[in-house]
Amino acid sequence: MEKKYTPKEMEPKWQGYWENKKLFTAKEDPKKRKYYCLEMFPYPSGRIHMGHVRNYVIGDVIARYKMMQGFSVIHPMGWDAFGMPAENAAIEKGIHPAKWTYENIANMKAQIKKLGLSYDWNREVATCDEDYYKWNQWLFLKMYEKGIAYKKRSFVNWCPSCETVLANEQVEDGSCWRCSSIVGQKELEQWFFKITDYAEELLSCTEKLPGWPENVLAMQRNWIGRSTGAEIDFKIAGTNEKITVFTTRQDTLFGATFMSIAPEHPLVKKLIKGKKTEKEVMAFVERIMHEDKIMRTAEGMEKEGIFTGAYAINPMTKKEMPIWVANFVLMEYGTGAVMAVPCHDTRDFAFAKKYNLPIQLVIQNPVGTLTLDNMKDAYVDEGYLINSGEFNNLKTAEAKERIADYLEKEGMGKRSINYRLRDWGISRQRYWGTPIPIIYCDKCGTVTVPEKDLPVKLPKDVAFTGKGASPLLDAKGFVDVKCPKCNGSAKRETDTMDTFVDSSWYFLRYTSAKDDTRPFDPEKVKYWMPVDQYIGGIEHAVMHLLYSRFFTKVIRDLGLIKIDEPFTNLLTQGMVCKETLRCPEHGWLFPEDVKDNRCATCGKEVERGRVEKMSKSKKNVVDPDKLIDNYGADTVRLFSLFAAPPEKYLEWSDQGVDGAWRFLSRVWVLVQKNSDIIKDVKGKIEISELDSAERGLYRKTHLTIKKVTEDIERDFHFNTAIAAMMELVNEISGGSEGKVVQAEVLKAALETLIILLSPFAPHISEELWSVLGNKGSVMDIPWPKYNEGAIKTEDVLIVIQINGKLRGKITLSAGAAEDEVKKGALEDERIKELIAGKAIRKVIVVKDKLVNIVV
RNA sequence: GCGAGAGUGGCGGAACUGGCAGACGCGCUAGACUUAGGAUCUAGUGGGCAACCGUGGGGGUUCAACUCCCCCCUCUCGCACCA
Repeated sequence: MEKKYTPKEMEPKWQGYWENKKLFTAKEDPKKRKYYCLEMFPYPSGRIHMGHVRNYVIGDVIARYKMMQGFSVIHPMGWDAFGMPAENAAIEKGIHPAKWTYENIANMKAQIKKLGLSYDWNREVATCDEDYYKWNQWLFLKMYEKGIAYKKRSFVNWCPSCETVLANEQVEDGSCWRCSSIVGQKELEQWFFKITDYAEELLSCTEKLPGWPENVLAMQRNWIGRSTGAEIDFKIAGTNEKITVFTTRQDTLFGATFMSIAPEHPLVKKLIKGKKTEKEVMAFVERIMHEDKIMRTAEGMEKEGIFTGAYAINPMTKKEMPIWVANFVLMEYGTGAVMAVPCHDTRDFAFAKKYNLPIQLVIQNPVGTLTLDNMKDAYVDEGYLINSGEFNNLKTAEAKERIADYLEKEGMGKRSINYRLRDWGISRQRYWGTPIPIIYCDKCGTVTVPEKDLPVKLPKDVAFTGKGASPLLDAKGFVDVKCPKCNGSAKRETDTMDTFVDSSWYFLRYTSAKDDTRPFDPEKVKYWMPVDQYIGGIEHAVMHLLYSRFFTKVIRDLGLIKIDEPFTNLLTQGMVCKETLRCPEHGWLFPEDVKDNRCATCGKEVERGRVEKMSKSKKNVVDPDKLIDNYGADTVRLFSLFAAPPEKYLEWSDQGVDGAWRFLSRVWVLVQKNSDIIKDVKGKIEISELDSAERGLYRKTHLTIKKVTEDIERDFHFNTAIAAMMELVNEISGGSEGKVVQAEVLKAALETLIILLSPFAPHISEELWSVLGNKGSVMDIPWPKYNEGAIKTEDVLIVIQINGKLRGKITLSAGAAEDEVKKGALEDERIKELIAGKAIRKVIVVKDKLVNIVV
């Protein structure tokens, strides 16, 4: 009697086996090619969800596949452990963030381990460990020395609920990316990283990342937002002052009829000083500045402005241009001042119409039909210049160059490049993060903490009230400190670092996670980096990936590493989604609250909603832990990989999970049933001695090797790879019925199946490998290569088409000559009938594939 | 508006450089076994009685188009008063 398939027993057994044998310990082996497989490390929220499972299972198949191919693989895991939820837990439940975080890590680690993933846990890092964040501080000091870390007073995005600063990247549709509160503005003294120094390289290197998905590169380019144009100086009438504007359309300079400046622009106060308009303008400026910036810059917002009473001079036309303060002009972009060309800019056009400002046509369309009277909106496309003096008749592109030349020659302006990217504000008014290693001394000013004093440790004893600013402000033993320079009394910086700092270099730390003398060992980094395959969610397309690229370049410029880019290949896995269920009265429902398509509470008919991203609030989540308990890790893994290719959305289906279970059970039974026959078979296979059934199965075996290997290589299309293995199983179980197949052929088929399956469903594969009498791990077996000779067939099926439509099939020997194929097709009975009485115009033969008869 | 991606059976998805559309799985139908269980096994399953018709719609290139070109529609994601 065969043993039953009981994943619950065998999975922990094999996990223990792998651990004891240290199968996944990464070693720097100079004789082997290395492979760095990395999944984005999780925030330790307490429990894993299906998104994590999908992410890690994809990574695990890749890592195991590469191991079997003989690569020296590093496959680490860790914890992005600083962050707000820990602090919120402290406020709400009175649990210390450290306790909460480390307990969550322990829980999640246990959950992750049940999946049977091939991690080298010796390299585990938690960013909240002192020996990790020490190196955040060390890197900060290096960046401070280089002028990359600096402090400035600025308006920052402020989340009133989190009571902290947010980077632009962390504001989504005007709301906090974590808590969704409306983000406001606040002027604060803040620490920044000069990521803008790297804007050009971050942008140009996107061309050198062919292993990244196009949409992620597009999002990064979009975010960096390079635009080329010119800075132009405008004299202010009756003063020695000037206003500098940035424009991408210097070709329209002759059409600039007024000036729009941001309410925050420092010149505003000077311009209106002593003028009649002063009070009125200041009232307007005050009002706009108090308006929410998000509202102010929202689409369709009414354009508003007020005349300052001052004029600038157009350097080309010498005409006076009234200077207006306008709500839509942003101080953060360009110079905070815009030369308004109403005729050729949509916003300026609307503004000019509203306030009755002059409009001047300077770009004519290629067909020459534009007149001021027939224009209902600005003409923003290219054309040729008119009303532009010596530049008339030049086309837009050339005019831009010629006018830029002219401005530079006359000293009125210069070519300029502007970026949308802003410097990265890293100060957070929070406790649970890396303390910024800076001390403020009354005598010496801003002083860095000496390297020997690192890490600046987070004090344990602080009160979490949830009110006011950072808890660190009240931690006396932390704040009060001696100045490292003069030994006088001084105060520590109480801001902590944005947690994106932690995750910007963790992939380097993994290479030498235990090194306590430096952030990483350059020799180890040299061996392992860059990451060959990075896998994670699309939600990190801009922030995390951009910051990591930035850090890599900074660390390179510090002379510590040699690479330019951290991640050679990036796979952004799709979200895990599920159907939603909704009762008209009781809202979202769990599947178990539905009986016969009706709400279990009120009996109303349930609406089957859209398939949406799994979320607790919509009650369409599935718990990985329960699934593993029911089906085992291998079934969960297999379904996650089979339901969709990794980059696409995965729609969760409970029946689909059953299907995965059924497949594994069939494999189990198949091997058990045949184990006695093939266990001790040692013979070699001679293709020429096989009968047709054996030949067929042997061929299918090798076709499966080919297909599975190619599907993995072709962007990790695991779904089709699994389909191929299912075909092989169908062939073995169906094909062998009634026909006795030589034991050697059957053995080759089953062993190949187990080896190919092992990266996908490793536990059952190990178990079955041993059932067949093999010693050791199936992971030690080299990934099989297919045999060209086994795949070749003597006979091929040739498709016969008439006028491109399928009309018949014939079997011929492979490699048949064109004439032979033609003859065979034309002699086919059905074909004869169909072409009877018609003239054959042409016959096309594709070797070993098809014949197309054109009549 | 700009950028990226997608649209194929009842469903998830296959079809790699143009060459048998619908692999594989789910679901469904019929049957078998059974201590009548949401288990397992076998067969069938795009539409149409049929000739034939079928990959969002319309044109084109080609002996041949899901695949290449042009136009349009729909959906998803990202960005958006960026000068």
